[in-house]
Amino acid sequence: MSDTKTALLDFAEHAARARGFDGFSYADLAEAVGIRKASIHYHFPTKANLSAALMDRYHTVLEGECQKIEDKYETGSERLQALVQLYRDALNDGKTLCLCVSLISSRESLSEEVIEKIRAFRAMMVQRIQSIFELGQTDKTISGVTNPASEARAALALLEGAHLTARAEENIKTFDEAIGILKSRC
Amino acid sequence: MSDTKTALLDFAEHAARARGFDGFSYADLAEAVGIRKASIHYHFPTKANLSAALMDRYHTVLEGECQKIEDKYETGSERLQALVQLYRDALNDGKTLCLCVSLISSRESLSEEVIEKIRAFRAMMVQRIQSIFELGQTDKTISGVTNPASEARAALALLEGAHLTARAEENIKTFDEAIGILKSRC
DNA sequence: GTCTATATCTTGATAGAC
DNA sequence: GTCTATCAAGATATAGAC
Repeated sequence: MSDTKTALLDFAEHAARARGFDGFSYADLAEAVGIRKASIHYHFPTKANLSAALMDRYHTVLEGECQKIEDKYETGSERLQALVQLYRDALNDGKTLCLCVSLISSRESLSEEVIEKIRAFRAMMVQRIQSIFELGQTDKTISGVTNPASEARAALALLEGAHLTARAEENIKTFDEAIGILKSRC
Repeated sequence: MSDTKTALLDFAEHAARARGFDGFSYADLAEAVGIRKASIHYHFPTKANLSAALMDRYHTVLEGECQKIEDKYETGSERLQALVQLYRDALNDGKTLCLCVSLISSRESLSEEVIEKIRAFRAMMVQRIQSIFELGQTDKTISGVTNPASEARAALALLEGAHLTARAEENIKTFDEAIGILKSRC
């Protein structure tokens, strides 16, 4: 992939996560990357196309990060804490949301293709988190686990909701406060 | 307040919750309410002004709903379940988010005044939820409460995150799944 | 691959008549 | 209070030269 295309994706992801899908334009992208806005259409013919590429890359990167966590840590507790840290880092001190959270709010502006990619991303994350809770239940490093599947869905909702909280206040401390209930079980 | 103004607020709230703050325009409002878009400026000179009015009304209405719950139910458990139901109803089968969730994602498009109103709304809700957990701890109808303040922040994050989940899938069942972890303690 | 130039549409907002 | 008419700015997207 060309440098320009990567730069476009990098800035578009940041902009989408900071301002929402309807909150950035090709003009913003052009200025940030240093080319004319017409040139962007060479790389991404439409904005729907761009958003699909964003979700594809986000899915791949996050799945890779989850894999890294599994490779690095042995216990359920350690993996859960690493996952929380992953989301915490993604916040950028309360300035950016998770891409899929940011896109969902603009749901009606999105193509059906992108909505499907958001669904797929969330399903992947729930599956990964569920396996962490299953491990934590088996190795007894996470307390009070009765239903790993519903724990996983609740954990993802909590992480995303805590993102919103921190974004509202633009203060990462509120993320930690909301997530404390999860960490206290590790 | 005039009928027209109420109709404008009604549709604007629905639109903001369904499509985000950047996802609806004065033209949409005009068509929905049946007046010309220039006429809207008589009621709300600017969109920032309109969004402030939306948050004011939302704050008042939700605070009233919380009060109704306190008046109607005696135990912490009942009040918590009623609150969950309140958020569940607000979802409209996965078609609309909580207003403040929807606005936060478009944070950079908002006036500082509205951001402050969002903060105030959230603080009010956290306070209300905290008092529910305090009661549930005292009357022993909610299990496992150790820190009502952090429980409250986690619960609000979970409710908002569960909203996003259901919105992503446009399926209220995913709300119930994510929130199950909370209801199981009642 | 990137450019200039342009098309077409939509945006929030204002002026002034009624 | 609502209207018509208009504005300037911004949006996505395309055509065609280099």
